[in-house]
Amino acid sequence: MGRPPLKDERNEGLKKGPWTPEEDEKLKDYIDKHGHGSWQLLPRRAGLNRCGKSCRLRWSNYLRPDIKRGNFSPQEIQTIVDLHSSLGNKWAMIASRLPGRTDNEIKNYWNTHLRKKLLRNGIDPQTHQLLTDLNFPPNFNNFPLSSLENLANIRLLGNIIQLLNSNPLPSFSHTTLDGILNPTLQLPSSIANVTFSVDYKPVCNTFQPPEVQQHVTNAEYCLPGLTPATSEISSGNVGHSSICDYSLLNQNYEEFLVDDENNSSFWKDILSESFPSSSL
DNA sequence: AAAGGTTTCAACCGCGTTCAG
DNA sequence: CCTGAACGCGGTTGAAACCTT
Repeated sequence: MGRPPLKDERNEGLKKGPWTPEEDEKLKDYIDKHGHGSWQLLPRRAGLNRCGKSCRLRWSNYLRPDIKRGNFSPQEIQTIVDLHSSLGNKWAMIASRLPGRTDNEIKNYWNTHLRKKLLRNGIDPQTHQLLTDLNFPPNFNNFPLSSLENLANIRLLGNIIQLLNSNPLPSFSHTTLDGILNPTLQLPSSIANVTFSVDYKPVCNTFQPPEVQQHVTNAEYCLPGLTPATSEISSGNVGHSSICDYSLLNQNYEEFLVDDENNSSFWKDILSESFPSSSL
């Protein structure tokens, strides 16, 4: 039992669905000449068989002359992610900071592109924190969980996901299961000889990329604390432990957002070599 | 070439807020 | 202050476009 529909929401006998070019022309002509005024009265005055709400939406999302068309620029993408991390799903507020972009457009772009990119890179799109969820990536479900060792294995892979999101990417000296269980990562020359410990305890609250510690040789580098997925991904109840600081996590974050295809193929190679029996 | 599946995005729906009477 | 109408926003839907097999 909800609120009974208001006058504007009843829309008896009014047209719905996609707008025709003729309707667009009528709406545009009317607003050009008279301004929109009351949206409620506009359709009748403009000769449109639509509700005021539909006219307002069509104007603000499509017909408005200052609307910017085309792909989002890397700067715009960066702005959206930054604002979303602090504002959440406040699409209208985010849109107000991106001239020419509508809240609907940003919302759609987020849901169809950015959200998926963040997930693929191990970042929870709602909290903007790193994920530890055992279901991430989803194919982890296919790993044979015959022992706690295997479970620990998966946790380690989760850590490695985070590591791979750092820049520059380290390369593996072992890609076998044994190498994963007893990992020594071969790092770029700039940070060579830094050994990554397999320590699941959240030691540092802020992720410090290897570059920060490159003056330390043969030192244990502790991976950051991890965060579980949000409820849409997991119903687990593990406390959050670290905020994902994009500027530290990936100095070339812009590039990371725009194109992560190389990253994913890199992963396929690693996982198929490490778990040849699993159906990845 | 075609069928089925997936993705995209314009448009709708419903709720909370604002405002005029 | 109260009420109801209009507005604005975020979530959701579904048709069309695109992709895969």
